[in-house]
Amino acid sequence: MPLNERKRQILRAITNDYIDTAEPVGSRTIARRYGLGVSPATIRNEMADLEEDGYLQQPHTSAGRIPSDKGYRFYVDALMDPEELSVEEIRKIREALRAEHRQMEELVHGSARLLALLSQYTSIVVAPDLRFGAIRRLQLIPLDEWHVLLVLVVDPGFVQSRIVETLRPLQLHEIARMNHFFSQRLSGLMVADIGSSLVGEMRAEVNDEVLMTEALNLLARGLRDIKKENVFLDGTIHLFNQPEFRDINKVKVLLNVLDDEKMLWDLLSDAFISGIQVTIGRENQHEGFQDCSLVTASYEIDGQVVGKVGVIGPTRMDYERVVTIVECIAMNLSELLSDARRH
Amino acid sequence: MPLNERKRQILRAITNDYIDTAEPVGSRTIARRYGLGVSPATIRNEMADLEEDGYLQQPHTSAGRIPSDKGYRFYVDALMDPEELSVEEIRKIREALRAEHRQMEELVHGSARLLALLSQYTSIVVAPDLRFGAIRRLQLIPLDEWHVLLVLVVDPGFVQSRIVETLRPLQLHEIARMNHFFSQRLSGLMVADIGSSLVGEMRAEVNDEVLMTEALNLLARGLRDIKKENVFLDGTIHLFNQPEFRDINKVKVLLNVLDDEKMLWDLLSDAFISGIQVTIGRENQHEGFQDCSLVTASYEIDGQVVGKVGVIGPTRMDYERVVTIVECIAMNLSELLSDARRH
DNA sequence: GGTTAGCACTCACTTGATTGGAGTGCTAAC
DNA sequence: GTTAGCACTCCAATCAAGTGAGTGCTAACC
Repeated sequence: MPLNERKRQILRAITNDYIDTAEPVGSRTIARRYGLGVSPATIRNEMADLEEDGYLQQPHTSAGRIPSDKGYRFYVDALMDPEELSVEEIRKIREALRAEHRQMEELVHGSARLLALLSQYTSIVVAPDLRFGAIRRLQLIPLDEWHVLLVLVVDPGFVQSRIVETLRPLQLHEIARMNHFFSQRLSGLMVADIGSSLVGEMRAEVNDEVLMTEALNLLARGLRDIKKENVFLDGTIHLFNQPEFRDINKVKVLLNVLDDEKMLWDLLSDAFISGIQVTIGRENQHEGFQDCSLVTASYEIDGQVVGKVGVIGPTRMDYERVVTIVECIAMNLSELLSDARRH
Repeated sequence: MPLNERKRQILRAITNDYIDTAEPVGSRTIARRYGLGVSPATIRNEMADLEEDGYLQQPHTSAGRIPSDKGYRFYVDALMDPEELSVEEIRKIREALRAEHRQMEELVHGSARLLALLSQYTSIVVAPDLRFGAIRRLQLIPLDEWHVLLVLVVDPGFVQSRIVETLRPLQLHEIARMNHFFSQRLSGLMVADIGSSLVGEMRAEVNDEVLMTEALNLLARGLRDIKKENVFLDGTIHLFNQPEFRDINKVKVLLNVLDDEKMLWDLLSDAFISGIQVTIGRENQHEGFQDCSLVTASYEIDGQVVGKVGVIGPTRMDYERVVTIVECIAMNLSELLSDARRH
């Protein structure tokens, strides 16, 4: 049952209109507002077919039609006409992001803010997992007799630090030796790589067993709770502008999901596929998320997918606009991150 | 018009009941539920007086009474009986906070989470302004030819770092000299103190004019955008459990305020008075906040007020419980922060 | 055979009237 | 000063009728 051209036009018209107005769309409206050159009765016949095929549904008998999940899916895959951003808009996005391009955490965080602002939906950004980036610098800064600050810088400039208590008081020159050693042996590796094999190797290489034990101990404890799930959320407030969330209980369920970093995480991380992805309504398994859609794109550093940006909204989402914006931000983010690496 | 004992009892009963049920309280309810030994009619007379004096108000003629802002004020100041926390509960709070007592940012953030969890309202915590804490460490870490990481550690262990671009490529030994110099001259000062007088002094002291210029430049740019308003919010979701926010528009207004760090900031910072503070309804000037109350307490490091913790809820808030919890968390936070300083 | 006008029908939503109940204020008696 | 009794007010829930948007079906049209 491939859809003929007129059915496609009608499905497109209904979807666009519903996205716009949030009201079920009737045959008269279509005939009047979108000049298809046929009468409401004809449209009614086509609509009945589309409903039979599962693309449309009716909230109740005497109401207009709204797209089903399948309808949206077809719309997204085949019907919609993604909005083009003007050069000016693209420039603005670029500028806005570039403003904080030195501090990587803020760049990522800023992407979330910008995405929410532009899309007027809730945005979500997963920051790169620092355990899988190349260590640029790993250094201890002495604080006092019993404490050091472990500073980790991961390409292209993500910084994390932890205060670690030492097992015994350390002399400055001991810390210096550790630092020298770290910079010799760890630069370019990944945190995830600092496994037991390397540890053994390091131990063999340095003659000061005691010092090495202490060093590795510090490292282990300092790196143990490096944040691995780093999810930024922004623009939750936009949820409240959607008529589908006028019911406070729906919002509550949704916010409960959004509040839980872990849930968010497996909402997004299912596949770090490169490119743009749209998940519609029930395609999403997650409880309480079945009236929502998710538009995500991955971003990369030097061709390697490291994170995702996305937008959450009702299934009745302005896909044409959102897809474009998400794509644009992911691209810019990739560029800025890759650029930063090169300097 | 000092309230006699019976009037106080009635006001207290009405307030407690209303806090509990969110329904206007009638004379019969009071007579039945709180054994004052008088009939509803008598209570009605007293209620009429209390309304005349502004302690109570009536949503409409044929409804029960609810406390006015003035009523709540009197309740908070003179009537309520703050809940005692059990030793067990206090221990739990202490433990929960101690779990992250090394990383100060997380300690502060954790306080917000805990406060929201325990109070079941929205919590807010203002972190110390790093510009006014004693510098424990200020150090540059070389990243590459053109970039260094400026790491700032402020007592008792707040860490911030910024990547700064250098004006010219720096040699490692130059950075080492800068670091030596920083640690000699800046330890114990406040960021806010690094003003022009000190700069002049430093310049005079070191003979390498070029290097110093570079160093001060780095410092200036790195410290310029140290976060000064650092506000943590948690438990916004609890707002939705309050019947007064069943109307989506009220929530929207409120969330708009809470979303704006700056607004939050001047909501709290009006006075860094030590001790607990309760702001009720219209006592709060802030637009859209006039149906809310705010219970805050300041916390200290070594006797010096550095920040605030607080709870936001409807004026119909469970003051007896909230006051106790806020107080307890502020106290524990103070202790942990001061402790950390001592080690 | 596809298209369309016409028409009966469905169903949510609005409006207005009715009712029940919770609560009050007032008065008169205790 | 306290209380029982009573008339009164007003909200909230319920119901019936009317309205209007939209449909499906049929029969006529091109």
